[in-house]
This record gives sequence, structure tokens and C-alpha cells, in this order.
Amino acid sequence: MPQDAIRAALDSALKTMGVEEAEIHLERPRDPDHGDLSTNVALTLARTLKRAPRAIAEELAERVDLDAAGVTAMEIAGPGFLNFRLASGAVASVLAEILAADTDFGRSEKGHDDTGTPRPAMVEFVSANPTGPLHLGHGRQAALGDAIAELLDWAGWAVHREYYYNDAGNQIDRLAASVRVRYLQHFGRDAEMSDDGYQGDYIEEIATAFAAEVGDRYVDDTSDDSLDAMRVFAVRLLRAEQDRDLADFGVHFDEYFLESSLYTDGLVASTVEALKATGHVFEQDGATWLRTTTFGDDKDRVMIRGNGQPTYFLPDVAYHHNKWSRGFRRVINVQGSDHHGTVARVRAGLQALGLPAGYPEYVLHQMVRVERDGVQVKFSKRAGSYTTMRELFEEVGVDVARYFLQMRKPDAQMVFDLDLALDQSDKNPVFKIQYAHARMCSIFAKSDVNPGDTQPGSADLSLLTHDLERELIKALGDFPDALRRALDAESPHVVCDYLGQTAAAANSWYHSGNPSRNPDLAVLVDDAGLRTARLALADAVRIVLRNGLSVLGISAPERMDRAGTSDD
RNA sequence: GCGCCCGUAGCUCAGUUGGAUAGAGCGCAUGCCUCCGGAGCAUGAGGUCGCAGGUUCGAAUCCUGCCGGGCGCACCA
Repeated sequence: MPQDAIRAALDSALKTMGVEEAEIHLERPRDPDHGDLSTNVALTLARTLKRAPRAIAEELAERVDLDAAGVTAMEIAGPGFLNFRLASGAVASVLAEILAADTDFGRSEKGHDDTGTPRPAMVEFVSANPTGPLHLGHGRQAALGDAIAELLDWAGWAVHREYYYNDAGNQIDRLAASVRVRYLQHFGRDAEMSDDGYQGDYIEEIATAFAAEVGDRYVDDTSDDSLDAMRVFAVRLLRAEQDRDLADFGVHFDEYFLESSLYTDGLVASTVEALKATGHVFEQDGATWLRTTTFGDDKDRVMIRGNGQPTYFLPDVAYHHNKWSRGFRRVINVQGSDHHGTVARVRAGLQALGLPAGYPEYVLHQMVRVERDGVQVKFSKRAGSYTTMRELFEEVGVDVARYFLQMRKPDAQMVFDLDLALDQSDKNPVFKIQYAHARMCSIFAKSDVNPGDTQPGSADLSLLTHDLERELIKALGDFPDALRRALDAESPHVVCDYLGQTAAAANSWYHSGNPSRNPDLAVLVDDAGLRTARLALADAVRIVLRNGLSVLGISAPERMDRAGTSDD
């Protein structure tokens, strides 16, 4: 990597100036006039050296060994930036790396431990209770969580995708009660849905299916057994529906964790004992409390209510402690921001048990609003008060839905623009990237070379000297760094931005070689050496776009089928 | 009232952790185009970075206070 040589040259030059330790940050300037690589090290040293940054840059410039750094030119610019220009061969050397690594280009081993073994990391996401169809928010969680898990995987972690759901408790009771109302109405009985019942039409579907299976046998049966039967039936149906939705959305989990198992396996009970042993537990007003304020919570929390029932807080602590016990030292929970109130108290409870302060990590996402023609789309009748995830991805397609739901950083509210999502031109950011990929593939279809057989060793990559080629190559080389930034931010939108920019650079390059205008810039030129080099570039573009899309859980088609147009 | 998130072009949003002339897409304007798939390409206009202070060589970015929007503040889950 050219960066390493420059960094080493800068480092030894700095040592001659008496600077032993300096963080040398090299970045690719947005403006190509500022060179291929740039560093602001003179500016960052200004404070500690108590000298003008420009003066530091000048002295540094005199002491840098240009040959050792592998650069053809260096200049001081602006307030004290050092800009470096590389030989075209050095710029293009990354192509050989890309072609050699292929499907692994972008992977790193940051998640490995000292022995080179991937460390375990858990991403818990979606975690919807089986009380209704998955909605838009779950869709955002599914897209985000799956991509964050994939980013971890690419960084060398052993990733575990987990789905936690509440299969007991009040919400499920309300579900059963709601089904009972519709069940009674199904047989013409008087029954009224209570205010806290579930209003969506899907409850009626469940009741009808239940009636078809058991007949009217429970119409006059008000016992707990009849309610249990409805509960079990409804949960089974809704769980199956959620599984179908997620599978069709391309999201799969390694484990489904049942809240009820925390009770049956004794984890809630053992957590109570463990908490009591810490001395942070006290009795007040007939309830059992944990003094979470000791660990930064706003107020102390009730663990066990006056009626002897635990609050939701207790199984939550038990569950997350269990994640730790299973060996997961890194856990990322992806949830809606409406859950942010629970973060401080769960962490406080875990700290009381001796776990570190920031455990677990949370990615909280804001709401999604769907708009068509600039007007908010109303919710579906079937779900009652929200738009379902399935409605969305069936309308716009899974690839588009997944991309749009992760193209914004999670902590920003986002508008889902249906018009743009349904557009099938380069205006649509998803198609723009997929088209760029398909175009690269189409070049190979027209050549006598197969993708993957470009043999960079036989290509003279220094022939790629055009500005568009240099910029495109540099963009490709940024891919590993884009993945690093995305994981640091725990936000796939960084990858979306990166792919959009890289696809734009690829499209510019591709179109600049339009044979009718600039036959010299076409990939498939007569000059065999140049053709080989450009095919290597096209292949590298194909690889990077495909790898990036796979991180986002989006397909990379080799050809785009035209929809809704006739052949002419 | 308290806490968390957000406020950047007409719209939707980036901004690589304090750096160069604040960027992209859409929309708008102008000009190209029978092509290695025109579902295209190029160029341009458009900004008091919510407001007011502060920190320093340097602030969209950090600090304080306001204004506006969202979400939370149960012995619900």
C-alpha cells in the first residue's frame, strides 16, 4: 500500500525534528487538485510544537525522502497540508489486490483475538412480540441489524444473530382476549373489543382460522383453558407469519430466544438472588427495588411488584446477563428509539452484577415515514394502525426496501420516498449501483474474457492514466476503509454512500468511453495492453460493487431486466 | 418539567471524529446524443450550516443558553 510508505517516510522525517510520537492521518482529498493523498499532520502538531502549521509543513517537506515515500511530487497547500502525488502504477497497484482477494476484498481480521480466532459478537434485532404483523420499524431494524451483523462478519467477528421475543405476559394476554372477541363475533355473539385490544383486521383472520379448526366449542367457555387455546393458536400463527416475512426479506437468525425460558430455566430466579447478594436491593412500599441510581439511572427501579410478579426490568437484566454468560463480550441491540428509556436501567442492573458500564451497545433508530407524491401514506387496514413490512417490500422489492431503510443513519428520522423507490432509472440509488455492476458484466459479455479471468499480472496497470480512471481506482481502494468507518459508526449508511459515489465514478468512466464519442477511452480498445488493463479495472469495479452490495444484503445482478417496456 | 435524538441547497440527506472554496441525489435551467444497453452524458444556478454567545491558528463539527420537531419519562411491556 502506498500509504504505508508515505507514513513511514513522514514518521522518520518527524523524528529528525524531535517528534517521537505522531498520529499520521492520510486521506484522499475530495478535490483531485489536492493530490492523490494528503495529510494534515503539520496542522495537528501546531499546538504541541507551538509553531505555525505552515512553518512545520515547510520544515517537514525538506526532510521527507520522496523516493522512499514512493511519490512523484509533494506540495504544501493551504494552511499547512502536505499533498502527495503518486505514479499511476502505484495508484493502480490496488487493482491487483482487489482481483487477487476477489470475494474477500474488504475483509479484515480486526475482530480476531491474539490467537487469530474470531471473537464472538451478538446482534439482537427485530425482537418483535408475536402480537401482530411486522411493521415498518421492524423492517428498518431487520435491514440495519442484518447489515451491522454482516459488517462485523467482514471485520472478522464470529457473528450470532438473535431474536428475542415475549411469548408470555400482558401483551400476549391482550392478544388472546382480542381473538376471543372476534371469535365470539364470528358466531354472532355480542362482544365488544376493549380499548386496549388489538384493532387490526388480522385478529379477525386468526379468529376465523381458529373457528375453522375448533368450531364453536369455546363460545360458552370462559375458562382459562379456552383463553390458553386461543393464545397458543394466535402466537403460532403470528410467529409463522413473522418468520415468512423475515425469510422473504432475506433475514435469518441463528437463535430465537423465548422470554418464557428465562423463567422455566430459572434464570430470573437466579438473577434475583444474584442482585440481592450485591446489597443494592431494598424493600419499599411492599415492592422489591434495585438501587439503579448508584449506576447512573434516573431513578431506582422496581424488580418485583407488590403482588409478587416481576416487572419487565427483571427478565431484561436476566436476559442480557445471560448473553454475557454465553461468552458474548460484544453485543449490539438494534431497537426503535422509543425503547431508549430502558437502556440506562438495563445497563445499571448489569453493572450491579459486575458487568462493564457500556454493556450492551445499542443502535436506536428513529421512525420511518412513507411518502408518495410528497404525502404521507396512510396505514394499512389489516394491521390497524401501521404499515406492514411486507406491504412495503412487496411494493418496491426487497433490494430497494433494504437499501432505503439503511441509507440514512439510524438516529435520524427518515422519509421513505415511494416515488423514488419505484423509479427504475439511475435516479434510484439502488438501481444506479446495480446498473453500474451490470454494465461491468456486460463489457465482459462483449469481450473474449470472463470476469475473474482478467489476470492482472499480465496487465500493465500503469497504462490507466486518465483522470476518470485514477479517481475510480482510488475510490475502489477506499472500500476497506468505508467498511471500517461503517462499523465504527455502527451504521450501514456509510456503505450506501460509498457505493453510490463509487457507482457514479464507474458510470462516468464507462460513459466517457462511449465508442461513438471517445473510442480511445472505451474498455474494448484495439490496443491489447490497454484493453487488458481496462478489463482489470472493470473487473475490480464489479468485485467491489458486488462485495459492497452483499454487505447490505442486496443482490448484484449481472443484467438488469427492463420492466414495463416493450422491445423496440 | 426532566432525559435522549434531530435541525445543513426548493425536497431527501451526507459531511471520514476540529481542517483547504460546506458535498451528493432528486427537482430546476442550458447544452450534447442513434450508443461497449439512452433507463444516458456534460455544464450551471441554488447555503447567514435553526438563533446567540464562547473555546483557538481554524468550528457545520467541541462548550453554554435559547428556538423548533420527534421519542421517552409505571409496582405496563
